[in-house]
Amino acid sequence: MLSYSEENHLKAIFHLSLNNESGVSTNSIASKMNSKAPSVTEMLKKLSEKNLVVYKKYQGVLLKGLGRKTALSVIRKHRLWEVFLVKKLNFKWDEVHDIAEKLEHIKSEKLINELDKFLDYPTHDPHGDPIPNPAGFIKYTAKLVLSDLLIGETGKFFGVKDSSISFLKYLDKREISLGSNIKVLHKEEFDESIQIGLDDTNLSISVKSAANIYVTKI
Amino acid sequence: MLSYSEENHLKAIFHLSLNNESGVSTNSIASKMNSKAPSVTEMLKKLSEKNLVVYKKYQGVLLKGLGRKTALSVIRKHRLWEVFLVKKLNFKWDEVHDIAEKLEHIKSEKLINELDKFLDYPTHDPHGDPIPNPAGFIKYTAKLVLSDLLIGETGKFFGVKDSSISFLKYLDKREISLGSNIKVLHKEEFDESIQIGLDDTNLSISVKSAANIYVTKI
DNA sequence: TATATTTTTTAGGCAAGACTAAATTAATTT
DNA sequence: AAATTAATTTAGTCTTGCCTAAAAAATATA
Repeated sequence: MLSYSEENHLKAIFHLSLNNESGVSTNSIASKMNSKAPSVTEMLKKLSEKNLVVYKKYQGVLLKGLGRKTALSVIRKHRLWEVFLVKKLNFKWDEVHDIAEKLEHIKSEKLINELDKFLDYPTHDPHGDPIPNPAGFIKYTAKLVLSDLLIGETGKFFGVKDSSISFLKYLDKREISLGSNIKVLHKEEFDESIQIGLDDTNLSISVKSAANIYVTKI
Repeated sequence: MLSYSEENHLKAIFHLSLNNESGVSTNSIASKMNSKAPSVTEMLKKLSEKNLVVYKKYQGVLLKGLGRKTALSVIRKHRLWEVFLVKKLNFKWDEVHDIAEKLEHIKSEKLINELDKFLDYPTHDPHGDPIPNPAGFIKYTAKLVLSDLLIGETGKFFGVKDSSISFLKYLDKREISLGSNIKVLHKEEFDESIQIGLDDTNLSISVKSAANIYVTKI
């Protein structure tokens, strides 16, 4: 049974290795985990002894077999809990992360699979990230953003690219929320701003914002 | 912010002090927590320094102010999560305890109050124990058991007195589950066994079992 | 009431997980 | 290629929470 800290390190390595084919550096892990390099080194030794990662001194680290599977299981739990918090308990996007960080470490196959069923097998979390299946398979789909839509098309809003607090608040203020159907009404040539229809209100947003909003075409 | 271990000790003291007006003994805490006396002594010193308990060497311990409030908050969370697991995620009674032991330590006012709302403000957990309100007030109601009912009366099953695994399994086998409406059909004079009607089946149970089943009269 | 037993506390140790400071290795610059 | 800088690891320390063994206090018993 792995500790919270071990699971968190595996998760951090997973996320960092998406942009980093070769090997994840000690410092990058430390910075992602708000800890210091020596703590990471020590943990890498331990994870390596447990056969969860490939680690050679001074050469970075990569997940292997069970390490990768564990990371994906933790990510699956994290994202399912986020869906639960937003869909069932009225949380906003910018409120769920810290709580999901705790919930993701509760170890029960049944718990997470029943939660999955209860939520009707969601494919993406509130930030638009894909939820790994029970076997640890994760489906990366090419994401369509609002600015990709043509005039007259409608998209269902299912996530954001840049999930900074400021952008989430931007969306909240405009009442653009997960599941909203957004219709592209017009694209301004001059400043590339986009007129959209949302329920019964119309508003104008910048291309920059539109490029941050993931949608599925309807 | 209290640690899991601190919270667990407060909870144990709370439960033990219900039968024990004077002061809760070190050994009884150790035995409830599956730990050893020296670990408890050490923790009592710490809790005492934090002003959560009244502790005098060799004289047992009692909760005070914030200590009691914290214990009740943890118990509230534990019981609400148990309701969630049983009502929403199809768990059986004998499966929820260990998971709730983890969930009860997640600290978020909003989380627990939204969960409470989501579950429609339950008053009792699946074992029939009362759920403290957000202020830490707990309502101990005199509990009615199945054997208290008269012939012809019907009760809604809301909990058990002895929540041993064996009794929970006994109930499961007979498909007597939370929320079942149980009608008392007949009481045998000879062995005091009770005939009950459950949905469309009738069966006979002993007084001992009937005295373990909490009901609300309908 | 003196002795034996039980309970509790003290003393000292251990593992996990974090840290700082110093040493070592790798990478970059001149 | 040597020197400087940056990254990483090692060494040693600290806290939390647990433990065993021994000492001390409280309780029970003869």
